[in-house]
Amino acid sequence: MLKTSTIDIETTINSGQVFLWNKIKDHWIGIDGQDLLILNQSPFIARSSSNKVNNFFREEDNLKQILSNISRDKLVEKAVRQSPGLRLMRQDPFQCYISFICSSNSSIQNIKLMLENLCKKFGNKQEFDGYKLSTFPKAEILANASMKELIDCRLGFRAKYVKGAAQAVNSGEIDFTWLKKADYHTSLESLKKVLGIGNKIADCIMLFSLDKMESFPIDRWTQRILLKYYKKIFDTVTEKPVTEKKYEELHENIVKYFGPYAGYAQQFLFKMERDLNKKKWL
DNA sequence: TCATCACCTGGAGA
DNA sequence: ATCTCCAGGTGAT
Repeated sequence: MLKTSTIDIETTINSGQVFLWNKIKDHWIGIDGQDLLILNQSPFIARSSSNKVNNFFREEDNLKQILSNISRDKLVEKAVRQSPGLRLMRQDPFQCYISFICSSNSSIQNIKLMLENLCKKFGNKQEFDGYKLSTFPKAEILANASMKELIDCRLGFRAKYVKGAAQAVNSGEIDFTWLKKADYHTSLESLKKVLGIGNKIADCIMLFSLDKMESFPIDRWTQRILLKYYKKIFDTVTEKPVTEKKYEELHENIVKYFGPYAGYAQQFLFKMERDLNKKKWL
């Protein structure tokens, strides 16, 4: 048995990685692809409706080594001290992919709403532990959904991206098993061919579902963090939007500085800065 | 390669 | 009430 008790479920869920989770009394229930998951903090219990908890919290990572590695940076060290139980989750790739396409120019609350609508309309109803929830829709279903149905889910301009992205998966053009094995840059280029996916969204998908731990999503918050605390180290960052070219050279320097587990560093820093600004989570 | 701009929608603040 | 602005970006020009 792993030392899972060091995982802080609430902190982890409320760190912007996942959207389809709800707290009911003292435990959390969430949707991960075709599975429903129930998590309880103490005693620590993680159960899946499919009876396989797919190392959802990346239990096989050598956390001690990773944390000590990224904590060479003093601010990361502080962020880790602040949320020692924060973990990266390994999500269902298709759900993660659609989720972050929906995240474009939207808020966490709104993203959650869109995804819940998709589940209700296109998912399969499932009962687990007395809870009735719809799973996340399969690629084939979304690929064949009508634009009206997608618009009705309040996706807005993202509706066409979601449909196209689902079609890419359904046709085999995007193959998550293959992307998991591919290296960071191959995977990145492949994902960016899908309309609606740029560097930031690709990084989120790769970090949260494709085991690319050097992914370091740079969004408004991360940019703010780099500008506020790392102006000296990453001197190309300004308050202006990060262009594609800048994003890529910035990423290279970030990996040089934070190391191959830069994604972990990003997650702790992101959590710290959002909490500091009292931003709402789920 | 870079700078602008539009984009669905819902919620917060003026 | 009504308006404006913004929210974990991206694509088209």
